[in-house]
Amino acid sequence: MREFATFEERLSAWTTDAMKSVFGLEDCNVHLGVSPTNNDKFGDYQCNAAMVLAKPLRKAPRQIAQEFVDTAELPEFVEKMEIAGPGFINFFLSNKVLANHIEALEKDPNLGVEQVGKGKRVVIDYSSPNVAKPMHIGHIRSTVIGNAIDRLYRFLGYDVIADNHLGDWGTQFGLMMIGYRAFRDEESLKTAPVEELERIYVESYNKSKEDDSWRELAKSELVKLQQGDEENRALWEKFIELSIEEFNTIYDRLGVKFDLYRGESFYNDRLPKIIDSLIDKGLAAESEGALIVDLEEDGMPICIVRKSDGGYNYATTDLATVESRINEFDPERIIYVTDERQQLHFKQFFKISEKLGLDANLVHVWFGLMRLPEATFSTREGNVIKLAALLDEAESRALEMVRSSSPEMSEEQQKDLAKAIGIGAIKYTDLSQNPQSLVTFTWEKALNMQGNSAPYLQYAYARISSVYDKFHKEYPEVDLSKCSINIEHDIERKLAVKLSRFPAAVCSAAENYSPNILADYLYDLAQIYSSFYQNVPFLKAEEGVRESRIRLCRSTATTLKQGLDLLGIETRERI
RNA sequence: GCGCCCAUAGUUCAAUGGAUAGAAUAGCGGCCUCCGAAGCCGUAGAUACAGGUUCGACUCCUGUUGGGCGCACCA
Repeated sequence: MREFATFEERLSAWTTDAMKSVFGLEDCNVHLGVSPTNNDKFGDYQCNAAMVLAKPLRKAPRQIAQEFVDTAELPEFVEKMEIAGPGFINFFLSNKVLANHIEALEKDPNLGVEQVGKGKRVVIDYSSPNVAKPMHIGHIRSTVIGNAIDRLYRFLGYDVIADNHLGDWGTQFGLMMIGYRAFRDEESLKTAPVEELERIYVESYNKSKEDDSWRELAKSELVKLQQGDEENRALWEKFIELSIEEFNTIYDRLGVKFDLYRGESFYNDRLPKIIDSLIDKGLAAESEGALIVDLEEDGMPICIVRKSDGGYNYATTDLATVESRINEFDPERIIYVTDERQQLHFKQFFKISEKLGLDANLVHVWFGLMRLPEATFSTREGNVIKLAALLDEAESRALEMVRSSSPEMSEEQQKDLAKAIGIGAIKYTDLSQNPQSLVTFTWEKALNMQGNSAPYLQYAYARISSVYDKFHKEYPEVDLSKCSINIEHDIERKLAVKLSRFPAAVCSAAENYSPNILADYLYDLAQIYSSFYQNVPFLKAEEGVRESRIRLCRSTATTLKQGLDLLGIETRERI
């Protein structure tokens, strides 16, 4: 049992107990907790229980609220409660309590949230590009959203295993092999290896459509590979090595790290066993030469687990992967981050896993497709935008901005800053909206650096850092931790309330697999801070007020930095 | 045909069934003699349509329209 990290949790626990005891509700399942208010005239937290209980108690909501307020004894951290509107009970925290809370947050910004996942392990499967194909803008969502979830769960104390489930096995390798031998260009292979591999594949694929013998050759080379032929095996390994090397340069730029790069091939040996157990349990049946699992009674179409040519497919590999992960890691949860097109596939193989008795909590986090304004992009259409090109463009646009606004910086500093800003802008664009919405890619949107964007947050952070430095230069002898925080001004209180809700925002973002909840929170926080910054003096305030406000600044800076870090967005002290 | 997802200011996005639907951008009007104007302050502008459930609906249910995606050997 952990300490309650947030006022919301503490207060909810209290209202739930108090409601039950005041009205004698022993086994009542309705929600009696509180939620944050969205307007400070209604206090800091509101409870809707009086309205919810009106029917079962056969009393008017306001009467219930009145009885509750008259009877229940307030916990010490709440200043007062009030009845409002149809029967809301509003709770007000005192400025003193808020100030103490901010002080506590400064000492321990996690405030207990790292206890949430203590002792629990979770596997997160994300990014997962295909070998021998350059990453394009369609890969950015899985990578960036998956990585944010990864960071959030680590922050909550989970033991996270980030696994990049590469597409490194499949029928395309037959075409790749013979294409490589026939069409490769050594020069391009050195300068842009993966792009060249893709070109080889496309050329080989096109040839196979017109040339039957070519297709036959591909098939036989594939069989040789699968049977462990040394030469083909070496070539295949080379494709993987070249691909991973190139993926890693992108991951480095994005600040993404994996614990494992286990491609589909890793699970190859386990496929026959999975089929055996499906058959043993009577789950699989022959149909039109293929082996299928009938899911009709579960309201789903059939699922092929072995093709009529005897080969295995995606579903088989995924089942073997689950089994392997359970045996090796015993995770509390396995999270898959992919696009929405795979929803049916995941539902099917989750169901089959369950039927097989594979005991794991499987979660499919899906996100909306990325499209181009004209149409869906595809390799064959040739309208893909390479991920590397997107990152280059972001950094160069950011560099332009940095050069004009910070000409005094060294070239090296400018480039470092442009990287933080450019990459941050791209990530933030994806992370600040609901993952499930369908996204139409535009350069303008992806590289947004104004308004609700990463640079806005980074700018707020840099301004605070600068204020903080100035304070230390002017008052080197002051020990801030000995100065108290006093909340008097409205905007100070607003800022303090927002700061106190950071742990709740983090927990909510993680629980809902929605980094945009955290992004929203941070943007709100930065807006409140900017308003604070513009409207009240701090360096120029009188002694006492000055130190208190500087501490609020520092707390804001810590929170912004921590929050942005959880989204994988870098901060700099100078912009 | 069956199934999944989506529809909110001109545009791009928010809103665990809660109180007056929030931002950004574009528009209009202000603010650098003052802690960093990548900023701040003000102004105007929206829940596709029709029913229903509820004390209360952008949110849940039904239907309609308009988009995206998936449904037997690609992953």
